[in-house]
Amino acid sequence: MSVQMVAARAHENDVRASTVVEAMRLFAAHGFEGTALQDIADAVGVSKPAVLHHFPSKEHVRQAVLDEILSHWNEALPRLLLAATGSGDRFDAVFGELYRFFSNNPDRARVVAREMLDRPGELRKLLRGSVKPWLGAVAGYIRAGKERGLHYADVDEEAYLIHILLLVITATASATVTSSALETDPRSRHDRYDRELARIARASLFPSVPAALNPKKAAGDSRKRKAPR
Amino acid sequence: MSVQMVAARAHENDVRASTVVEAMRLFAAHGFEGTALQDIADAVGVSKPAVLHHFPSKEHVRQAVLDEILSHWNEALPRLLLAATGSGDRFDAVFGELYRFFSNNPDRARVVAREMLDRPGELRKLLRGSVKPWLGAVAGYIRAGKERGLHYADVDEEAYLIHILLLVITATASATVTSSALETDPRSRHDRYDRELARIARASLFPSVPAALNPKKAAGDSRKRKAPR
DNA sequence: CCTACCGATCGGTAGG
DNA sequence: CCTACCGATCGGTAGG
Repeated sequence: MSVQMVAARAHENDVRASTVVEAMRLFAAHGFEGTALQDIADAVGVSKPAVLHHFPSKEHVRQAVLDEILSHWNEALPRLLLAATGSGDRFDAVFGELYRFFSNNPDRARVVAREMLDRPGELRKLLRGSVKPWLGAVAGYIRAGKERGLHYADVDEEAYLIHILLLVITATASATVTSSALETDPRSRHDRYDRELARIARASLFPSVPAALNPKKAAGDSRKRKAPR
Repeated sequence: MSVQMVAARAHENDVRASTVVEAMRLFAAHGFEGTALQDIADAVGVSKPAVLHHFPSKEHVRQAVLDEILSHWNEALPRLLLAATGSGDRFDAVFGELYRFFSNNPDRARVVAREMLDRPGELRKLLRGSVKPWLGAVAGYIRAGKERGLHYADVDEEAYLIHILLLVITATASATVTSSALETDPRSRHDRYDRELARIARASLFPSVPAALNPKKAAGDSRKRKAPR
């Protein structure tokens, strides 16, 4: 392979990779319909036909963006399942992995949220193949925890996980709206909503929040509760 | 006013009103960018210039759709606040009103969800003026309930309500995705996810779910819990 | 990978 | 002169 060929291959991969990066950013911000191929080409710094040289059509660019997200999800999957089996704060570990997956790159959440609205059927297939295994496994752990009396007996594991997943996606996708809608201090807003998000997920699963998982509050008197029966 | 004038006025209102109806449906399904003025005109059954006679621009159609949603929200507001002050199952009453507002017309949820993604800044202003008052009032009731020991002491009222609002919007907006993603029986799916949604909202607010609110399960032994301390 | 284009369709507006 | 529209077409841009 000549030096020129290697350089060309490297350049080709650069254009391809940065097209996916820029397209994800643009699709997240303006949607698929709201993004022109020219916008992507401009962001990458090449011509529109150059983009269409790497991807047969705009639809292929979309698929590459979704594949990129899916690939990172499958990469995070082992960590997610490992977190579920590990001892200790398993809930915080799993929720943390899930939350970080989207909050580390909110564009992922925005693209997925848009796909939910634009093409529910296509996203359904994608979820069946990629989210269902994770969901089934984690649901199994919740079911086991239920039998040990750790969780509410009336939790619908799959529905619970779907709702929490949706909540994490929506919260990270719309962080700018939710936070600045009411908050004036930019520093406090993020922690506030993140903490409440985790609290909702935890408190709707565990009848009693272990004090160890909630170091911010005093253990005993902070939570008043009626005795059962 | 002549018969002809009355007829013309009525027709004018018909076109205007049904334009808003059809535009909301199309914007919900395909987004603002994904909907052509011609699509709206076709759905109404008039020409494209006819639509532009009633609305100076496509942007005005969008604003009319948002105004329609906002108007129904303001119409539902008294019921929402009344539900919060009433005796008995106040939580179920408020949550029910909120849930019905979107589930009765899922296109409202989809349009709002799209606005969150497309124009977070504009939606922020809209929320400030229209959701904040409701939010402040209901947050006040939660604060009062906290002092009476009804709720978790570490609930962030505003953040909790925003997340629940987002969850209701997302769940109703993506009902087709969430339900059919895992479920095969089309009858069971809706109730399942709706029930779990309400359960999450309730259980993350009330340390102990009153048996009266959960008739599906036996009262005493269905929920095993550690004694606090 | 570029310039130079295509059939079509975009939002919006002309004269009648 | 008004209204509520029409058929045709405007300048630009879409994907290809």
